[in-house]
Amino acid sequence: MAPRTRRRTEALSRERIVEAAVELLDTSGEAGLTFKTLTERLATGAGAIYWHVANKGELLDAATDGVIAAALAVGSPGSPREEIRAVALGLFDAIERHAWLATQLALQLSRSPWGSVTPRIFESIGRQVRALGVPDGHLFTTTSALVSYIFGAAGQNAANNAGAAPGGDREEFLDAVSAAWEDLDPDDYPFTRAVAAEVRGHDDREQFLAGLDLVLAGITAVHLPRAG
Amino acid sequence: MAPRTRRRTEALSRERIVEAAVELLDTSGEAGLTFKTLTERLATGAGAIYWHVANKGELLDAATDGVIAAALAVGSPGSPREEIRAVALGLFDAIERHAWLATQLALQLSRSPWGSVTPRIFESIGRQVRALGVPDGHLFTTTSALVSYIFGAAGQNAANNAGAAPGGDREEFLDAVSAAWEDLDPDDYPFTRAVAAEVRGHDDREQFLAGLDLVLAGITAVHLPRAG
DNA sequence: CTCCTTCTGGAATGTCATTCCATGTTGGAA
DNA sequence: TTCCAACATGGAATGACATTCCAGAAGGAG
Repeated sequence: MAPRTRRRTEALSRERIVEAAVELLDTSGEAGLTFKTLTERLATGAGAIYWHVANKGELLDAATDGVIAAALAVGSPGSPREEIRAVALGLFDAIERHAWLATQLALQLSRSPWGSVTPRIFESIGRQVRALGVPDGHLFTTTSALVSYIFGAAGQNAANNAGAAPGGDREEFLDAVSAAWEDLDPDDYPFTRAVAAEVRGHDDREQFLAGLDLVLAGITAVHLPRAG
Repeated sequence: MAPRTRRRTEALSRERIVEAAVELLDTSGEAGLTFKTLTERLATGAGAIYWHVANKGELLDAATDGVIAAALAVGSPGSPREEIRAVALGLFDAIERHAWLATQLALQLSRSPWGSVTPRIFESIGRQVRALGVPDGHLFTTTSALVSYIFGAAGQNAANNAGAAPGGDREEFLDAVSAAWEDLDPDDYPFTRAVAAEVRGHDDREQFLAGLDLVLAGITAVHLPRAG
């Protein structure tokens, strides 16, 4: 039901604010979101925004939560293993699409871990872990391990994107990292130097999934010795 | 050799600045470190600090790097598996001792992943992965997976500490989390609700190691089918 | 029309990081 | 010993922010 008298601009609302915040974050990075840019974008004043949102932190949380919720809303019918991969990839891709997510997720995890984001992901993964057949007493620990891996890997990945995006393409970036590793002190970093070549041309997505499979293999080996 | 003419106070130096920064961070948290508190602590002016340190980010990086380096400097003689556990626990404990580390590590990883911290950890873990017998083509991927898990878990853990420290003791905090989970919507969060009880009284350290063993079991299963 | 709640815009405030600059300090060259 | 240039220092000025305050529209109920 539209108001009888038209407003100059569309009415402000929490949704519109969060939406604008996400757009600013996507286009200009974390530094691009300030109350100044936000008021300009929304053609309003700071006070108006504060009427709908408590503070910047809450705004960031809401943006993060919204994007994550959308990423997890991928209903895929399949085996538990496939669903876990789907959830993990959903997160992975979301971070790739919204570079700021990595930092934000990390911050949110290391500040208020039991906010709305963690339970969401925990639930998605946990259901599948149970479906996998992991016994009751180990559900919490097993799911936590899986979620830890996913966050750790996703976070590390976001870093790659951040580094690659600015300058040239991905190839260049990986070459630079590889070269930097090869230049490390041979006495202090023999291993890192040795694997420097493997960095070049690796696919983040594949590597992420390979690691996930590793953890899943561990779960199978430890908790499901007979089934597969 | 002391200078002939005594200074009013001990000479400023990058080390002394970083040291003071770590102390401020440890005692007053991330918000406690400002150039104001730092200049007061060191009885100097902002300009003097900027002579030794480019900016606050570099200061944070140096603080993080220093603490991590110390944490990794635990030479333990043992099997690769034991050494990996030692390294992981070293990080885990460092984060427990310095609550700000979690956020800082997360930020550093998601911003400049190939700074000095990552290679350090990567190297420590990687050597042991190789010693474990993982074949050459898989060293990079396998080590990355392990490191991802460690970071993810350590980060999540730091959150727990942050939550527990302020108010009452750990028991209370876990009870609160457990209760919050039990209050979630039964339709949206059946799994999380179901494992809420497992949260109460669990030991972070044990859980961290259990997850690590899970990943190690996966590595063994996938890459070392015959050996143990 | 009028009162009250809900919202709005923008000015004012306070906290930071960072920059600038006038001034010490030092160690070596002359 | 004297003097200079590079090295260091402290603190005042600046500018970017988040956040708070407040004067007042807008819109509906009576």
